[in-house]
Amino acid sequence: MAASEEHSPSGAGGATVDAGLADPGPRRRGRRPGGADTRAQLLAAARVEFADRGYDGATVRVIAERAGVDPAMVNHWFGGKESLFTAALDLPVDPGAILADVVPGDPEHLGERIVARFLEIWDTTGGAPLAAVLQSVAGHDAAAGMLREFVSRVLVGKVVSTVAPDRPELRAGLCGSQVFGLAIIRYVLKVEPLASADHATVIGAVAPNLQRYLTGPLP
Amino acid sequence: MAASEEHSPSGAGGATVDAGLADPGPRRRGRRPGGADTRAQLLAAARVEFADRGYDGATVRVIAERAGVDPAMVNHWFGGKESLFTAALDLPVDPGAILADVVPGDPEHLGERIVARFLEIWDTTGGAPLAAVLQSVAGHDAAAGMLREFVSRVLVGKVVSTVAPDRPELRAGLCGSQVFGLAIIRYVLKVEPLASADHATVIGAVAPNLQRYLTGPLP
DNA sequence: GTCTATACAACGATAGAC
DNA sequence: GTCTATCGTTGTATAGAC
Repeated sequence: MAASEEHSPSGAGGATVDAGLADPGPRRRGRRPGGADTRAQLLAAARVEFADRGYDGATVRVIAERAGVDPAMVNHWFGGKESLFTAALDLPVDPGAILADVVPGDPEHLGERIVARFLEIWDTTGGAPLAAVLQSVAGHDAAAGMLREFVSRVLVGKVVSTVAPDRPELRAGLCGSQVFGLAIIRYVLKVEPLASADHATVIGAVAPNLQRYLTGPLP
Repeated sequence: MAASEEHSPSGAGGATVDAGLADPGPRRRGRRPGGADTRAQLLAAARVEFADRGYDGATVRVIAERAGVDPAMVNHWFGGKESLFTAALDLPVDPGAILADVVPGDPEHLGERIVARFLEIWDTTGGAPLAAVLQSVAGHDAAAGMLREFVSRVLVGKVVSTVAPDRPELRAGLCGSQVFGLAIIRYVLKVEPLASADHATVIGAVAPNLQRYLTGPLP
């Protein structure tokens, strides 16, 4: 599958290159002369395209053209379109990969696995990346749109539709609200005692509610 | 119903208050000459003090002194220290007043009332104020601290401790996470179909989980 | 020499036109 | 139903860096 390839740390160091517009010069084969940061140019181009046309509207070919490189570079650097999308989101972690890793197993305990895994990740990275995500979401409208599409796409596609056939989109939004809210309260606002509670306590408290959103009854 | 009594003097019962801390400044009695926006100055002073010393550490007297007005102005303009605190948070609504209004009644349906009331408020104000709150929380550390204290104080004091004696602080944080997360997903990110779902659907989906946080079993 | 970034070509799938 | 265009993806050869 198009999961993590070797060269793609999804967090992706900032780079924050300006809009990568391609030099339409003659592209030779082989390695280009030094200096051309293909990865960053792809990221910049992807942010423009994804924000402009959405996930389905944007195409790998156009993104690559905008970056001035071959479409195959998307696969080489990111492993596929979806990973490029999550990388363009600049999230502290790649929730798509996490979920793909955590979904297999007993569907009736998926809530526990999700909460446990996110706690592991967040406890190591700390709240700073989360705060950065929040700020960009609240500030830029494009970032909000991309994150919205991410929730609708990755959550629905990877998790909810596999365990609950009815109203997967609604369940995905509800799950997102609980996970997102937990992240804010525990890591950004640091409300006690939830901020310092051990994993077992948080899992025991939150997982049943998440499980109800996943497989429980809905009105 | 709302916050509290309008102009109730804070130290009402005990007359003969301290004459010891007389401000040596030459403040005249009666209405000051125009131009001085007492309310705004109190708000600014309150933000500094609350952010600096927390809710308990900050005193009305020091806030008033910093604003250059009499402490009685806090009662006159805001109705008390707590209302000044929530006003200084600059939240789009006053959750303290909302909760105080919604808590009385059957504790087993408190979750429904909370969700219903917040939906009413947010649907009229829209997502812009919420995004502003998010941005300030993610950006400034002082804002995060104030909001944290608000969640710990108002939620615990007004809601959870009245319906659930055991571990009220933990329950308050959990409730806050769900309500906060719902606000972000529905009004800031606008994830469909949750963003457009009618109130009955949202209440039916979220209220049971909130109710479990309020009165249900916890690990 | 090795290693890796790159370009080119082609494949299976899918959606729409006819 | 067939044909075509386009999509995402993959295999492979090549060019430069080391």
